[in-house]
Amino acid sequence: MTKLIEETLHKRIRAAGLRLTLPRKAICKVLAANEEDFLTAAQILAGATTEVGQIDPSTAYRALDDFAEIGLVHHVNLGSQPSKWHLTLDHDHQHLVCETCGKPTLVPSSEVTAFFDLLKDRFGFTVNADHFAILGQCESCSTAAPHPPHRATSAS
Amino acid sequence: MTKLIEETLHKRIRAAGLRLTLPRKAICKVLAANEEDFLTAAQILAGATTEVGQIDPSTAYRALDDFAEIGLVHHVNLGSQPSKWHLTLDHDHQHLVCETCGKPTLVPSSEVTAFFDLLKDRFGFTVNADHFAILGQCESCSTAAPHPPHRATSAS
DNA sequence: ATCCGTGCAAATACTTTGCATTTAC
DNA sequence: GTAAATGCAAAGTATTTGCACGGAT
Repeated sequence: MTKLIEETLHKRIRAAGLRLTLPRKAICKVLAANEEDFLTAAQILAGATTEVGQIDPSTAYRALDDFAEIGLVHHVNLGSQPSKWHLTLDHDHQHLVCETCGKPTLVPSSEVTAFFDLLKDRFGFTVNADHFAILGQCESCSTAAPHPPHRATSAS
Repeated sequence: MTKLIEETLHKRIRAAGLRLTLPRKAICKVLAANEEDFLTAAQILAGATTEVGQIDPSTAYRALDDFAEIGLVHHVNLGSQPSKWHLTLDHDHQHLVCETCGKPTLVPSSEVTAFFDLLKDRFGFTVNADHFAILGQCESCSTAAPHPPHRATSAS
């Protein structure tokens, strides 16, 4: 069903008045195939290059920026240097990103709205859920590693 | 009382077996004077340069890395390209960072522990509170700007 | 006296930009 | 046919590294 996602992306690109080129199709394919993941520009570029021939980095960056502008993807900075991109088709969950293995744990939005509401009511702060990702250790990594890279409880 | 903070930093640097040099003192001064803020390496460098004479960027980066290693500061990536640093002496609050004005809103840790516990219990995910910062709009910016740069409610 | 920290210069990683050519529409 | 997208090359920004000298302990 990643094929279905691709179709949706294609339609939204066309609907936004953007042109559906070969590099863009390849990028859509990579994004659709990694629906739940946060991918670096390098990963997306590598995947897209495998699909069709050579694609220039600048083309990938420009396409991803365009996609972000029409709300297809979000561009987020998690601890690491290279920023990451991920699809936004699924609007019903938030991400907890593991600092060890990089995998996102999905949390239904219903679980976090109470917390966001609290921040709004008590501190007047409106959370930008699009840029929301919490870093830490996922279940398997925290049981596997007795000494996580960073302490996990204290505040800053 | 930023003087007191400086003293504390100096002691912790010495206690960790690091040497207390002029550039490091200057950096401590800047950090202490901006206790609550998230500063870029460039801001810290500029401030430190004002204190004492010219300091090399590599020196600042190395000092900040050393400070992070002994737990004096945290190195975080918020949406923007240049990453930021902030003091960790105060361990009793979390940060909500405004994407418009950059100012952090401080939230007592007691307000968030329930949420962190929920993530742990329901999803087995241990939050790294050191790298915890939520992006959004602070109270004054959200009232001032009718159209915030990003939508603020939906999830991703 | 020792060895850690510094400055300098060069290198690297990631991303952006200008411009001529190509291509989707 | 026309405007938008691409590829290339070059520049830009943020950060890191190697090495010889200088200064803190």
